[in-house]
Amino acid sequence: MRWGKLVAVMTNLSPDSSQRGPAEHAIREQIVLAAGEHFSRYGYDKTTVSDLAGAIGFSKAYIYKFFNSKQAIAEAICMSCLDSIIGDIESAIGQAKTPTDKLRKVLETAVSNSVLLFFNDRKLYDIAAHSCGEQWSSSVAYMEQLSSLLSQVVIEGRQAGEFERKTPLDETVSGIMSSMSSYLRPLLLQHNLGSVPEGSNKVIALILRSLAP
Amino acid sequence: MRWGKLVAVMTNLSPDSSQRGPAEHAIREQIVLAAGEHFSRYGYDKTTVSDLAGAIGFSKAYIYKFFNSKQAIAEAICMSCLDSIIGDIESAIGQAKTPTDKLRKVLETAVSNSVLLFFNDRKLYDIAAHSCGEQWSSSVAYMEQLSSLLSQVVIEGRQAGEFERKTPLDETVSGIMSSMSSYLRPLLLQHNLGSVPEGSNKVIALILRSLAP
DNA sequence: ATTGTGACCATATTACAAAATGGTCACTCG
DNA sequence: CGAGTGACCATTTTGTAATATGGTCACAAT
Repeated sequence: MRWGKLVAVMTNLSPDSSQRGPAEHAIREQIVLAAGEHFSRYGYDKTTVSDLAGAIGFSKAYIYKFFNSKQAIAEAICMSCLDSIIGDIESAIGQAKTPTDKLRKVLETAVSNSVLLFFNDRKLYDIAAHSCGEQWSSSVAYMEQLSSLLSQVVIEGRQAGEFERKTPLDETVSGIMSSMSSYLRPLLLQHNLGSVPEGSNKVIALILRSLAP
Repeated sequence: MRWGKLVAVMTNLSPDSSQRGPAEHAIREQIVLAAGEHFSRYGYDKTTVSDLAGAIGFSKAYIYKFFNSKQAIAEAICMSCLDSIIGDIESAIGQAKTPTDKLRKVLETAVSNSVLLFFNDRKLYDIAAHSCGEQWSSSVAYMEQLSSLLSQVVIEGRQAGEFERKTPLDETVSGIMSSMSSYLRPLLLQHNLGSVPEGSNKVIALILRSLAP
């Protein structure tokens, strides 16, 4: 996870209930930047708001001019993490040729990216998992974006005659999401790491069979 | 969960590493019976081995003539819980007519039974979830039994011409297990209760589509 | 030999006071 | 008026000493 591009994501957020003060502001970016480093290194719990304030040379109270809560900061971090995964998935879609291949890539990329995050930035993964468990807007948005991407691919596949057309689109997509949930949702993936990629590939294969015309 | 039939299950266990002394013994049954009540009422952690000993009128040390550990007792309870679910599933298979129906019933019954256990015997559910997380033999056995039942149904469906025959049987079955895992494994189901039965039914429908000849 | 136990140990759990933390607000400074 | 903060409060978290628990074993009773 590179923290450079994180800031760019932040400033694009629609004003959330978790956000305060001016939407784009150098200080806001600094906060997120510092939080990214601290959360990643010491974890969410061991990082205090005062730490973050100190890191950017202001007092704790000033942080609260920009964020409603400590969790709101984590949510911003989390969203940027998940957005970065979405970015990867989009580029994977771009590279694949057939809809079948695209679908496979979407799911494989989502899973492998999450697993990667787990292993090489465990502390941030924990935040993502927590976010998923508490249904933060960040993880809800992630699932929606994923659904949306899947939807596009399925439509494309149907038009190309590669996928069956009887099942309602929504049902197809949400079926795919549900069947993959134990590999897609950070909170569940945690308990499933042992079965990646064998298990996840089997589910992907099953999904593709279910899409056969 | 009825604790009466639990004892019968216990005495049928193959001598496990978690079991000590005579395999069938009135005392062993009493221990399991008392443990069932205590664990269900107070939970695993709040029940001490001394409590169980006291409940049947013996000293703590005597318990360890029959079980290797406190966890071994929980495992026995857990296994009987899960066995009871397997029983329900088997009877559901008996009632359904077509393989398609049987498959649907197997999965629906497994899910609904777990959800029921969660809601009306939460403390025992927690033990099952823990068992799943720690890969106790009890929950491993449950998954294997479930796989085996699924396998039979799939074979039957293939012979009846209702299911496709190209995919290797093992892959079909393990694909089904993996895709349903977030609804089948107690540990994961916990975080998925909100999407039952909508989500689980969608996965089941997807699985059936994947089996179409 | 079988049934059963008290005493014992290392580890885990509890209880609770002290310290730290998330969060707010009146206030200062320029 | 906007940028920025110290002091403050309620709630958590932490440190730690006392207690309880899981588990063993030598031994007693029948």
